[in-house]
Amino acid sequence: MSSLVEVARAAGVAVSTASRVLSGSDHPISAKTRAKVLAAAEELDYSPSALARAMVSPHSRLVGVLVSDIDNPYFSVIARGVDDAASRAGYVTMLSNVDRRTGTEIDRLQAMRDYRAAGVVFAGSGYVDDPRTPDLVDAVRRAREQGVQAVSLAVRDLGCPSVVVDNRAVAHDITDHLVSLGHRRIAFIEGPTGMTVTRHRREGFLARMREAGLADSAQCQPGGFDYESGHAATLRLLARPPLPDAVIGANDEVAVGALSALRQAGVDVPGEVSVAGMDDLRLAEFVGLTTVSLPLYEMGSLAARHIIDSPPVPRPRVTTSADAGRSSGAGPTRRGGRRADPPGDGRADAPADVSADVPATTTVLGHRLTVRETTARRTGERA
Amino acid sequence: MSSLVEVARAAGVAVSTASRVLSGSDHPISAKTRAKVLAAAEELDYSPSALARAMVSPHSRLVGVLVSDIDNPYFSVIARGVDDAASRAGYVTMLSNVDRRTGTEIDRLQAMRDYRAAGVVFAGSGYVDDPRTPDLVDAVRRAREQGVQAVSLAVRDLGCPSVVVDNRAVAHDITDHLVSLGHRRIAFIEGPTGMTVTRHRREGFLARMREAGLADSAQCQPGGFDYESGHAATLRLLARPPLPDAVIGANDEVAVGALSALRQAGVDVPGEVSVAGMDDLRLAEFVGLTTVSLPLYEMGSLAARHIIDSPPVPRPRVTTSADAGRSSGAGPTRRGGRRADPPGDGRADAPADVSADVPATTTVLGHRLTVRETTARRTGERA
DNA sequence: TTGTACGCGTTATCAT
DNA sequence: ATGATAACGCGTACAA
Repeated sequence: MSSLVEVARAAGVAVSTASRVLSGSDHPISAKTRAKVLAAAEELDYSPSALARAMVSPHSRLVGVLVSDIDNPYFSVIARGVDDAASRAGYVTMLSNVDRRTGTEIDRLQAMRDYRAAGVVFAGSGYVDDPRTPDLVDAVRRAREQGVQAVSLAVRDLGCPSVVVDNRAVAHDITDHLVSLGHRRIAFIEGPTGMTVTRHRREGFLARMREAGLADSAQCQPGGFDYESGHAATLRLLARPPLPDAVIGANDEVAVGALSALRQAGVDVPGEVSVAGMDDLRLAEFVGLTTVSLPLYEMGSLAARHIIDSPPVPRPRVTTSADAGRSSGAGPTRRGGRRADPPGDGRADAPADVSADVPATTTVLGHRLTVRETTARRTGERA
Repeated sequence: MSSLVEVARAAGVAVSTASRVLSGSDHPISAKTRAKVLAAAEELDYSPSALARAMVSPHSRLVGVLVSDIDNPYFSVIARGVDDAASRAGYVTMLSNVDRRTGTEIDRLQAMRDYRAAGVVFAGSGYVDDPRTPDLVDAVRRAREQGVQAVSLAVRDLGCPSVVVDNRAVAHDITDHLVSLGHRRIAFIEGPTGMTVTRHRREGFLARMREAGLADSAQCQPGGFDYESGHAATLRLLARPPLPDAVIGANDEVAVGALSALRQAGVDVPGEVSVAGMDDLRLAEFVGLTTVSLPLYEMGSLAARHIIDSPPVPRPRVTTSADAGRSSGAGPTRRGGRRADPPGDGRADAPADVSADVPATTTVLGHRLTVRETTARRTGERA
């Protein structure tokens, strides 16, 4: 190791000079001095402390991403998008798995806040009527007041910007495709109970079925987001004939679970029954699944770029000399001290929330149908 | 936000007192004072700066993990293991994708070192005869000298401890299984050219074939680690009959690619040809693939725990007043100073490399065969 | 039990 | 073009 002072000493210059050279400042430096500093840094294996750097700036060059489970391809693609954008900008990505627990989300957000992250990306969907949502919203608000940005990748109303897809439309479109293939009796295997995305996708499915006058032949099965859920739900379908013309999984993995269950039961897919999913993860390609492609990678990178490109709220530094030190009452107290409650709104001169008052923007990214005929084909009886 | 001084001021105590309360010190504190401080902290939404904390300790509570691509289930499981262990211990995980590029590995290691990470986990395999390996080894050495631990999850000789599986044995075992099933002509689709793991797995395959006196009917196809590679390699196999009795993929995804190609070509699997893989990722379960289970999650968590549990090399703090400042030569040198040079070792008093001289330990974790008869069965002609 | 003061490594500000 | 120094927020010897 070795610090700036050691490098400066070895180079025979002042720390400020060494700093200017090594931090790529645009301050003019003589070529000779620059060379000396560079040489000394090399010699001493100087490694700038990002910690110390972050202490004198509004925030660190760390971006966090909160996923339900990184070992779920839906989230790993997002994480990849975040990290690519972060790395490109010289940032480092922090990752935390929260297992869909709001409490854990709050904890991990706090941990990242402790590191003065530039921002945190919330990758997962929330639950409808989650009792802890207010706590999370509060945690997000406080983080933002401190200069830690937040971006949600799901429709969640966290009081922060969001980059999302229209999950109703996603489900609507895949349903539309199956209907256009001539399928009438369509079963929908839902996602995890209570999740917002589950609700949206079901609504999209039902909406399209209604529009097609097929409300009566629409069938929703409780499910989940994993293979086992899809498999189990399909077994239930198999146990109560007649079979539907098509099965839609709440996501690709569920669809694959359905596919397996059907084929294991000797059902011809796509001959007798069509199967389709949503998300278009790699898995979908492997099994030739008709699905809907989501811009997950882009959502991640876009969120990260939003965080990185946001001009940091410059935290006012204390004005040097004079009354700096011990003016116990007047000086620094101004920050959080006089919190003159404005009527109604709880955050009058709350520090550093320049953007907290503008309505959180929502960016909706597009999706597209991806047809792979291995699992979904035109129905025989109705061309 | 709000800092310790502000909390202390609000509570009417000294910063040290506030610190003792808020940082969970065992220093005795009167109940009343403690309560006051806690209340003030709550009121001011105090968030301890992990940055400042890390500055006064030997390292931060950040652990890094370097993966080739987080959107590859092999690595995402590892990352999950790392993060679980890290989170449990109050650490935060840093993640970087390096796309199998040694240069990028060096860069990202450096970035994590800048944050004074407690340690960095190298999840990916290296290349045989990689010209940049010496640079990486050097970077690892310097990081370790600074107190940033390193752990490799592949046989790589980075000069750091490693937690690995025996990939020769892995390939040997899956080959053994197919041989015991009666298969004679077995094709092996290799991993990416030049990777160490690729070599090891091929060696394991060939070794078992030799032992079985089947060296002549062993067939190696160039491949990769992804679906497309497996698919393409299998198309080549199909183009040059006769077909082998069985196909082994260098990993599960390759095996699934092979499986698809075979079935698309009308070949009955496992009737005519058996297919097997290695790793046992979720995918293998979906398609019912016979494979070898690897303790990837455990490797990740074990590596993280190794880092976290390692006693930090206590960086000697300067002894207050007196000669503190400018004793350019004597002072800090004491750190690694009296290290009784082992003869032949060229780095006498390199600072803080207490463990650099003990031979890097290698922990080999076990694996086990996982049989799923959907893709591999006893050959018809030879029971 | 509590308070005082210093240092961690960096950047920014203010001289020179 | 370069140097000196005050912050940033924290933990911790040391003093009281």
